[in-house]
Amino acid sequence: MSEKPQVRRKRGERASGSRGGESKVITLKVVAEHLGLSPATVSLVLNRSPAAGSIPAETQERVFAAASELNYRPNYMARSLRSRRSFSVGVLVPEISEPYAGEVMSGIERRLLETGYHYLVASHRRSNASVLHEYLDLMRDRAVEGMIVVGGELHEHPSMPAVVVSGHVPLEGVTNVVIDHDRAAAFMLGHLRELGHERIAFFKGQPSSADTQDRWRAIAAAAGELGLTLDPRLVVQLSGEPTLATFAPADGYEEGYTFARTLLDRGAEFTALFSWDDVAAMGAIRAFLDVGLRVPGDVSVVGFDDIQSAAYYNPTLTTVRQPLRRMGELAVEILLRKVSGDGGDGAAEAFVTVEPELIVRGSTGPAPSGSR
Amino acid sequence: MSEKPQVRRKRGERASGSRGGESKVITLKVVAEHLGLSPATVSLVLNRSPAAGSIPAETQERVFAAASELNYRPNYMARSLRSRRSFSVGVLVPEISEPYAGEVMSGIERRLLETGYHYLVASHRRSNASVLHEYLDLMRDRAVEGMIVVGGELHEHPSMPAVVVSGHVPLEGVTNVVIDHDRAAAFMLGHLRELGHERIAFFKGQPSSADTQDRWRAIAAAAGELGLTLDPRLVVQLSGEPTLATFAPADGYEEGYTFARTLLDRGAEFTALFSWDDVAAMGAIRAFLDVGLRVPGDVSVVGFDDIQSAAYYNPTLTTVRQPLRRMGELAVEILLRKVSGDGGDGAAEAFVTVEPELIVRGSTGPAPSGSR
DNA sequence: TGCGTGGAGTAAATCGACTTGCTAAATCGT
DNA sequence: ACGATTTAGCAAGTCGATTTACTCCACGCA
Repeated sequence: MSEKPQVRRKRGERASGSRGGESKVITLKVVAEHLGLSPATVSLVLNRSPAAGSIPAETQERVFAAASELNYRPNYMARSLRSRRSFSVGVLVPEISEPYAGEVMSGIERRLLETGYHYLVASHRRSNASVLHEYLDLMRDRAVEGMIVVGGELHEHPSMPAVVVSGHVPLEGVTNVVIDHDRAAAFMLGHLRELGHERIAFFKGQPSSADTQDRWRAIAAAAGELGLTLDPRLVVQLSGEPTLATFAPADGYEEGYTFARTLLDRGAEFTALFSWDDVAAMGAIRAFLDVGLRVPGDVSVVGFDDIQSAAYYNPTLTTVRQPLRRMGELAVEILLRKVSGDGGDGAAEAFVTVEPELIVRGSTGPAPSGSR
Repeated sequence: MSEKPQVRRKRGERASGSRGGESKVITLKVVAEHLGLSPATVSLVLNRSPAAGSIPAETQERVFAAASELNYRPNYMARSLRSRRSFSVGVLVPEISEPYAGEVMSGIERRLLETGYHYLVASHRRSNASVLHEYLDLMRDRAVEGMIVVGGELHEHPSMPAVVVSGHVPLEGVTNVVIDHDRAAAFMLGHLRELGHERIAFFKGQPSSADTQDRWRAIAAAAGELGLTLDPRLVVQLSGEPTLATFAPADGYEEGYTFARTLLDRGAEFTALFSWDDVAAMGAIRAFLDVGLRVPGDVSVVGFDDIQSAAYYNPTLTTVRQPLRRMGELAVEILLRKVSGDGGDGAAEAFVTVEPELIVRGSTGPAPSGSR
């Protein structure tokens, strides 16, 4: 934390905008001349550099006073060019408008800004690995000090520190923040099992989503444990591609809707759906309701994530909560430790696991006794 | 557009990561030495500077080939320091995790990235004007070339080009992208009126939301036009502040929920609610359902924005569509014209208006004949 | 007297790319 | 054949801050 940008703005007065005087740009040199000191001295003092130890307190105060009075603001580019620090990181999310990404970014933002960092964002739209790495290059060209990749997978050692949220590939220098999928699957299948559900349908994640494989493995394992069989006819894989010829970005709700219809069309019976995420779950519920099924009367639906709207949907959505904001914060904390070379406390681990939570709400109920 | 960063990355090969050779950093000078030319010449050529006119095509090709071969990537800081261009803009949204912000940013991102720009984001959380201007300063310190402020209001002339989405204060150099609230209000009240609703409740926006005043004015006008009276007991103003002692950011769903209860508690009859936005509408519907009211059987509810989930909610949400993505794109287009000094086509206007659209779905129906 | 030591700063070299104003050689015009 | 262009390219200064390696002076003290 000793590394945040040094000269903080002082409140109350702003730039040259407030008063009319269209003064010149205030550079270090201007401040120095104003004080009759050299730029070097002023820089040393303002940065509280250890080398400023020999400068008397009185002089230091004069420097601070002048900087404040002239409203000196260090030139970001110059400072960064010299010191090779940009105080910014890059964030790659699947799609900025998705609730999932929004909540993770909310956590990221909070932690970053309070540390004096800023961030650049781009949506990778679940593209293939090469596009993802292209974005990485773009960000590196922008001199970011590190990357947070959300919901995508790195396949090549990145040229800077990186944290992957929901990533599963161990790469040197990369930490993955992951949820404990075994517990998540056990929670949810246990819950459905208790309610008497035997025939459970599944939405598998997009092939390019980093969580997909691990979650599916965990589901299969938990199902085995519980003596449930997975019927391939009851498993559909979301594509992540726009399903309609719209120019809108891939719409998770619509995908849920469409694939729920697919599921129904296949004709295999099921009494519950374990969706890939809350968004697809809502789309699916909409589809079930549209064909006259009751939720949870005829079909129970469970989501994943617990996005904000899950508690307000109708029916309220039973789901596995991922601490998304926390995961964002965690990603930042780990990344900044990597960046500052402070190896301690998770900064070097390949995986950091967070715990899911079972949130039982209104979209799950006892399995219907009749057939479906 | 002639101003986008010049040397584009070439695909197929990436940095030094692919092959083992941990080569030095490739600077202009290195490329120049490699070619036996001076850095000046290489710079001229790579930037397609007009001054490079005298350099023979053959040499130019050698330069490009070498840059590509060595995978030269210009140092962003150095370039920006010298040319005083950062190719980045700042974006200030109410809260990055809200669907409204997400959709606007999605439009912003698309347009910006395709132009070679990047952006920094921060959430102003509907704070007061001084906090907002503080964020502006922060971004300016980061050398952004312009600002897009979403759902907040500038009260002081910013020190750089700016576009305000849903802003209503005319300021020199600032363009506001606004929706035609008169049409929006007329659409929606007309729709409710046709369905026989006379007693309509309203959620007013947060006092700090830029749209609040204008929308309310339009609603009052449209109501007058239609011979509807606005009962103050049926108007509640959202606060934008966290309503519970949680550490979570302000939650619009919860606000809608809470204030719907407030409305019910007041005891004044109403058959329809015109919500401030879709999120609050969903919260309100949840509240109505929780106390046993049917939507739209007992109460019709209309939202505003048409966020993605509106079509998948249950009931599907009748709403006034704001072209949020388009507004984001528009904001970028205007801002970049301002930045490039090209005054044409809206870049200098104080207001640019977009049209709302009435989306009738399942949450509105005929007013009940009995009383409520 | 002469040497060392600490105090108070400073000069100047970066960081890497851009850009203005040249120069040296080749070619042209008459 | 000789000045006038054109061609091809370079040197060096900038952008603004950081940082290392000094300098200069006063004082202590042996």
